[in-house]
Order: sequence, then C-alpha cells, then structure tokens
Amino acid sequence: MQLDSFFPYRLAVASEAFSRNLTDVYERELGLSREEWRLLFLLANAESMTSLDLARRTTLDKVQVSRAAKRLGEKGLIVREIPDEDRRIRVYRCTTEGFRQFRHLQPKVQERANRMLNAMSPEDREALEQGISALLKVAKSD
Amino acid sequence: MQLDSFFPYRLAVASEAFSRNLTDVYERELGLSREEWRLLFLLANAESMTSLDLARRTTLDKVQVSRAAKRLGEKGLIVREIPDEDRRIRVYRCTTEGFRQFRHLQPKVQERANRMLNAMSPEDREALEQGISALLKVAKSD
DNA sequence: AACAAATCGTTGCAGATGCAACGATATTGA
DNA sequence: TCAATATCGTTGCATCTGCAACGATTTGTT
Repeated sequence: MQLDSFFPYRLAVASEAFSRNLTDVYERELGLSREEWRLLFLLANAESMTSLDLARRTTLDKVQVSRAAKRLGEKGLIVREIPDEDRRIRVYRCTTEGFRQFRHLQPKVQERANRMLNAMSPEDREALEQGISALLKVAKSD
Repeated sequence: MQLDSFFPYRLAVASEAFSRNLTDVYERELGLSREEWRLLFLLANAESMTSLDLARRTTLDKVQVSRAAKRLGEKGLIVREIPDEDRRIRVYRCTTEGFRQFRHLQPKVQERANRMLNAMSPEDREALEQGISALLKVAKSD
C-alpha cells in the first residue's frame, strides 16, 4: 500500500489544497484567518449569534470563537454585546463595515472555488458533491 | 447562502472529521502526530528516503520533515544517516522496531477508515473516490 | 585554486493552538 | 436565603507552527 493511494491521505491533501487556495483570497484581501472568515460568513447571514451558536455551526471550540471574534472586533468587522438576560453570554453581530467587506469578498472566494470546481467534469463534480455529503453524514456522528 | 451549504466548508469539515478519527488511533497507540505517521508510512514501504523525497511525497515542508523525523528518531522508529556522497543530505530508514510498530498499527488505522467508508453505500463510496481523485488533479496544480 | 552562489537541514523567534484553570454569572437545591 | 454546582468566556501556559536566518556543504565560475 502506497501513501498516495491511501484514501484518508488523498482526502486530506485534496481538502488542504482546496482550502489553501481559498485562504489565499481572504488572507490577502482582508488579513482574515479561516476561523475569522467562518465567523464573518455566519454573522453576515444572520441578525446576530451567540458564541455557542457560532461554535456549533463552525466546528470551532469556544476558545477559537473567542479569539477569532476578538480579532474580528479589532478589525471593526463585528461587535460584541452582553445581553442583560444573561451576562455570561456574548452576542455578536456584523458591523456595516463587516457586511460591506463580506459582500465584497464573498464573490471572490466563490469565484475561486468555482474556478477549481469548473475545471472538473460535471460528472466528477456531481460525484464529489454526492461523496462529500455522504461522508459528512457518517463522519460527523462517529 | 448558508455556511453549511458552502462546498469548501463542507469539504473541510468532512476531511477534518475523518482525519481526527484516524489520528485518534495512532495518537493513542503510539503517540504519533499526523506528520510522524505519514513519514513512518512512507519509510515502512521503502528501503530508504531522503528528506526531499519525504517532503515531496507528504506535502510537508522541510522544517516539518526535519522535526517529525527528529521525533520519530527519538522514539526509536527510524534512523538518520548522512551519506558520504553529499553530506548536506539526510537519509532516513525504518528501524526493526519501526517496521514492527507500523505493521501493528496500519491495519488498525485502515480498519478505522473502513469502518467509516463501509457506513456509506457502495455508490456513495465510489462517488467519493471519483470526486476526490478529480479534485486532486485540479487543486494540486493550481 | 578560490571565491561566489546554490542547496540542504536545523534553529530562533514570533505568532498560533489546545488545554486546563480561572473569574464572572446563573441555576439549583437544601 | 445562601451555599453548592453548572455554565460561559477569557487567560496562562506549554506546545506547535511557519518563516526567515543561519551554518555546513556542494556546485559553479573565473
């Protein structure tokens, strides 16, 4: 058995290569890490979210959320609020600037992703989508 | 557009989940990182390899190879040699213990991978294999 | 031969990461 | 009520990581 034919390895390499390609975009344009990008993505599409919501929906733990949110705050892209109902919790929302930057950036990221996906045949693309969906179901629970 | 339906995100989540599952095995059994596991994998299937060979075939850079190899050496799983032809280069090879541990560990890792893959339907599994192969081709070069 | 440039591996350092401990707040139960 | 317990976010710390710089060695040039 060769490493290059070991499926888990191939999956990891493909995913890393794809991811790095996208990271290039928001890293260079806005200086965002992948974690920050994920939070901005969620917050740009929601009125507001708590840390726990963010953690659940990004597969980040609370420390990562806390730090990524802190940096996004320092960049003026999101703001943090402490609700009176429960002062342990933090509620985040996009700033106007955050929305603006996201609207500017998202199409570029999408375009970069599409560039790679469009380099594949429609059949391969569909297979990939189907395979990843199926894998998500079985790998998540385990 | 929701984050959960954004393909790059789904790919990353699936890959991370899969990878973490396998890491559990060689992390717990031998205290190996993913980098170390990759090097051991290559060296257990080759007579010997140089740092450059290892780097090329693992998508690790030379620093990662150097550090992972150092740790594998400290664990007695591989040895390092400096060839007389070119004393800048390092040549690595598995120790008897390295081969032994790999033969012991590899089936367990494979089994864990198979457990997840077998939880998928044959069609999904095939689609996944096809999709990842195609993705590797386009994402690597870019 | 001798010096400049290139190659290779390692190390130092700054920043990132994961984990446990902590402080603040809220909930529970006696 | 109030003390014990649980929840949430942040911080400290040890470790890991990526990058540039470095020393050792080899190659190329004159």
